[in-house]
Amino acid sequence: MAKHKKSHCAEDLRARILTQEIPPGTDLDEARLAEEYGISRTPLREVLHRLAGGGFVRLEENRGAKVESMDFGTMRVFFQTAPLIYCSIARQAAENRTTQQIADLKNIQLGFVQAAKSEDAAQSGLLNHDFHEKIGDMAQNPYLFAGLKRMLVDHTRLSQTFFAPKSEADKTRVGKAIEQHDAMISAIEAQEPSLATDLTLQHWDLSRDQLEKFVRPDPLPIDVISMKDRRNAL
Amino acid sequence: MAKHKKSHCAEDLRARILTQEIPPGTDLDEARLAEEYGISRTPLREVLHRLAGGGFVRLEENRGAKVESMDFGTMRVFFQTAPLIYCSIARQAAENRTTQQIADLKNIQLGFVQAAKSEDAAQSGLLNHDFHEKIGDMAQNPYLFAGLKRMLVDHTRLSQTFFAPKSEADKTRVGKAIEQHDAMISAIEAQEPSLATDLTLQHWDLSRDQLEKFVRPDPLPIDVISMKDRRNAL
DNA sequence: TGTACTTTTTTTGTATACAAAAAGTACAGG
DNA sequence: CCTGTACTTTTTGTATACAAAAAAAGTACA
Repeated sequence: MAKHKKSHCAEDLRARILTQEIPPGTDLDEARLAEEYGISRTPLREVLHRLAGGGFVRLEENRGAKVESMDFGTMRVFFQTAPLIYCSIARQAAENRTTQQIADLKNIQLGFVQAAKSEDAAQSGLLNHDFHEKIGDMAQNPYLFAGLKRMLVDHTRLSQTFFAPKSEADKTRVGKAIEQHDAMISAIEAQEPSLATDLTLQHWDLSRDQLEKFVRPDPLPIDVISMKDRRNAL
Repeated sequence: MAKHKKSHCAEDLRARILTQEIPPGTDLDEARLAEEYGISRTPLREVLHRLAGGGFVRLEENRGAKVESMDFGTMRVFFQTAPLIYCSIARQAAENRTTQQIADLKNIQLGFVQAAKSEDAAQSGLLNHDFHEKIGDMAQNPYLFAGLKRMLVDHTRLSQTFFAPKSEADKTRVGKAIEQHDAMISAIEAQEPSLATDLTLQHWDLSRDQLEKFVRPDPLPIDVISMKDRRNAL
């Protein structure tokens, strides 16, 4: 029972960080969290150490744990490195996947589609995360997997807006992401590495465009007065 | 003081694992280690969690920490992935290094040369590790850095034989590794990414040849009797 | 001798109390 | 009103005691 509470605590904190319910940079108070999850500080601290190992939080001597922040420097590196890691992983996933893993992946995709359709942004993000982590698992490459997991921490947090569609165009994009996932599953199941990497690259392009649009949105109209005049004219 | 003992414990365990003084698969007894390092089990467990995060040990529920083992599957993946990670890191290190980091790197190399010359295998291995980890630090890429660190855990353990030269040819190889390090420092300092990757690839080739020779050594003579006859004939 | 079961011992996991460090606050002096 | 300093409060780090689980040892029986 106590074991249960501890792993629940770990999973819940992970989810809250990935969905940005706990935003980057937040100080985590041990006593408060321990009480919140009904465990004592000792196991809670171990959870924090585990989360630190996964790149979710940063531990600082005598001043506790902070949720890992995302500065512009890491953003740049993120866009630089993502294609390399995602594609390398996809290739090896196609080569090394087991049938059990394919079944797991399809299952995750099922949940993902459902969450996306009901526009549950948090759940969509988390299941999208699980989807890509599962592909990482398939690759059976602990070195790239370590990098992928770090990458997903940032990617999932960045793409929280992606799964909260506002326009029809947004919904189309989510639909496209779902289709791409399906295609990736097929390629990996059929053990076609080059197809898997191609599809992964396309999937990345979609995500990247969306992220860039968020980081650098359409500029506000410069000539405000003329805009106002035009509106009055209507 | 207590803080000191804890970080010493972490560093010492790390070193003992990397030098294979504690071999892969070893069970780590909390009570024994805690006493050995003069700290209580609580901080020792946190050290173990940190080591687990770095891929040094594996924690299993209710049965403590084991030193991470290296099976043939991961060996294969290691040889597959090393060029990609090392080269990507080297390129970005050449692009992003600071002068302070160059100074640190030269310092590490100084110690490395000294350890290698005095044929201190353990120290050579550890400083070689630090050398490559420092280059990883320079790359300022947390995603690749995570993978690199995992890779180095295995690489350092595998190459323990490398720095314990037995023949003259072995010593030549260590000398070559030293020269390659120097060349890599120059390339990174001069911010020449493509040169840095080239040199890194050469350095990897040297290491790989040595590792393969260890994994698949020269076969024993098949015709033992004729060998014996020949020796008697002398 | 081997095997299933019970008891004992060892080892890991958790809670709590206390020590140490950081953060916050009040106040004196310029 | 600002600034530095002593004091208080809060938060983190460590040791220890106890609970729970696993491993080991012993025991009965086929």
